[in-house]
Amino acid sequence: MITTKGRYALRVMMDLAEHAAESCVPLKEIAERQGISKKYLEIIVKDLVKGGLIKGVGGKGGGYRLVRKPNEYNVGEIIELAEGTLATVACLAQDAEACPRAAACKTLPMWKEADELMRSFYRSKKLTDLL
Amino acid sequence: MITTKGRYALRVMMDLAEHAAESCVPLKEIAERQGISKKYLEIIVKDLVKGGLIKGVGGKGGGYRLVRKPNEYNVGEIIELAEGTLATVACLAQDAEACPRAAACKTLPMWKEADELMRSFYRSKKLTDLL
DNA sequence: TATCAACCTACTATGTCAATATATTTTTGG
DNA sequence: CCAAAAATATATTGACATAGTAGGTTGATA
Repeated sequence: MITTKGRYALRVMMDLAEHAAESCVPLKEIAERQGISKKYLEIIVKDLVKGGLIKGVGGKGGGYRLVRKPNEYNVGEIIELAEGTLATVACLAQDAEACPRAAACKTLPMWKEADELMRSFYRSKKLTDLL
Repeated sequence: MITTKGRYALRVMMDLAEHAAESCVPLKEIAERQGISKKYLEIIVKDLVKGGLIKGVGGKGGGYRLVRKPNEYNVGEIIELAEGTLATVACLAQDAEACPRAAACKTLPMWKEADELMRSFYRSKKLTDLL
């Protein structure tokens, strides 16, 4: 299930996209507009910066801004970054240790299929499709 | 993410399907074959009984058995029952309280779309497809 | 009726989620 | 230059979920 981290990350990105005209949007404004704790958003936004999706500018008049054009983001990369993974089962997560049952596992192909289905679904959705 | 509950439930159902010839399969055998703690399986199997997918027969020579033919089960109903829900986001779970943002939520249609995609995917998979 | 197996209740460690609190660094407008 | 503003970093917390374990009771059947 997609948690608040992924959902809030998406809302932050949408907010930034809607205010892409301004060069910088301070987190305080986003938090107020979206009705989400600024402190909690700091954690989420940090991941977005680290993942290279947005840039943070400190100081007076600073804030965050997108590094690409709004229509050049897809939903998949945003929630995958915020959630860490969007794998259907633990053994398909990026950092998963190899499952000893993998070779004989009758269900693994189905999980892979489901994963591919979801991944391509979210990748096909552009950020601007949501605005 | 689908947890051990859902995954183990599926393996129990597959095991029962493979041994559908026997009238009853004791949980002890399933636990040994699948390499899963019998005690933990009891919890999972209880839900499957309560949900009407299998039947438990007590006493000597007892065990569990399917109530339908193996090819009449789909994967979706099994993991949905074991997991409680397979909703993509909390607000789309069966027992979710109404979200006040629902009317204005820009992302809700996408989550609903994703939910429908997953649900129909898992419903289209029959238990016997996995054997 | 003795046995086997389902069924029931309670408990526990570990981890994740969803934040909050406080302190520090960095940047830039005046 | 300096001070306000904003990002960034670290630590902690309560609540809940996950993944089991332990032990006892009921009930069917060979």
